[in-house]
Amino acid sequence: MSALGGLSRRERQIMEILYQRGKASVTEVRGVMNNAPGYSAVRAMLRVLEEKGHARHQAAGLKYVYMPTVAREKAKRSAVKHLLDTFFAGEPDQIVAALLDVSATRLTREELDRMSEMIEEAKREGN
Amino acid sequence: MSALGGLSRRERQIMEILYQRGKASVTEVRGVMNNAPGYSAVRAMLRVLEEKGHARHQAAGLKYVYMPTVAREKAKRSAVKHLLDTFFAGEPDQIVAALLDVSATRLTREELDRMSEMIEEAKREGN
DNA sequence: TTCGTTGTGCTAGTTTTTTAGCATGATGCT
DNA sequence: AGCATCATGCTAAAAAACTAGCACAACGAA
Repeated sequence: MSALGGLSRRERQIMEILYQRGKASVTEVRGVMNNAPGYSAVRAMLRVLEEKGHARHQAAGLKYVYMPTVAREKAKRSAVKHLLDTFFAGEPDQIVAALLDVSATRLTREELDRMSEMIEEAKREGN
Repeated sequence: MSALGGLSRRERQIMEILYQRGKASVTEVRGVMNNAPGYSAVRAMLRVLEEKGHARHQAAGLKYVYMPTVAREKAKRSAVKHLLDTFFAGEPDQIVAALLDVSATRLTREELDRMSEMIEEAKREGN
C-alpha cells in the first residue's frame, strides 16, 4: 500500500502539502488548505502524523517546522507505483499518454527532450 | 482536488479497488482488501460511496456488482494531475524517470517504443 | 514595563467513519 | 418440503477523526 494509504482524509491532505513544499509551519500548512479547519485542528493532526512516524518537526526559531520523514524521492516512487497499479495495470505506457495530455501546455521542448532521452536510455539498457 | 481526495480511508481503498477491477461484487471487493473488515462493513461503505455519487451498482443475478461512476479515463487524468502537483511540480519529466525506474523490469520494448512515439508526436504538435 | 501578537501544551467535545449483528428473501440440494 | 447457504436491508454502537478553547511562554512595539 502507498505510504499515504493508511491515513485519514485530513492527514493525507496535510502530508501532500508537506511533500509539495518540502517543509512548512502549522500556519503555512493551514494557509494552503482550501477548506481549512481551525489552527488547533491542524496542530493536532500534525501531532498525530508525528506519532505515526510520517512527519517530524524541528524548531525554527520559536515556531515548529514540519516535514515528511520519508524522503521525497522514495515517496515519489511509491506514489507512481501505486498509481500504476490502480489505474494503469498492464499499460504502463498509458501513464505517459495521460501525462502528456494533462500537462500538454506546460511542457517545454527541453522537458520533452529529456523524456525522450530517458526512454532511449531505457531501451539501450533493457535491450 | 483529486476525485478521491475527499474520501475517507476505507472509501478510497474501495474506490481504488473498483478502478482496478472495473467492477466488483461486495465479496470480491472484500477479498482484495488486505486488512478486510466484516462483510457488513464493506457493504455499508459501498452504500455510502453510492450516496456520495462515486459508485453505482447494478444487479447481476442475485448479487450486486459495483462500479465507479466516473469513467476510468477521466479518473486516470485526475490522478496523474494530482500526482504531478503533489510530487513533481516543476519537473514533469521526472515522473517519467520515476515511472521507468519503478517498472523497469515490466516494460517491454513495445511499450517503450509507444512512449517514444507519443513524445515525438507531442514535440511535433507543440513545435 | 505593559500590551498585543503569535505559537505551543493540554483537554474535552462533536461528528464521521467503521464495524457488527439480526431479520429476511432467494437458491440449490437431499 | 426442509435445511443450509449466500446476499441484502436495516439498526445500532464502538472507534477514529476532527474540531474548538483555554492557559501559558516568548517576542516586539509603544
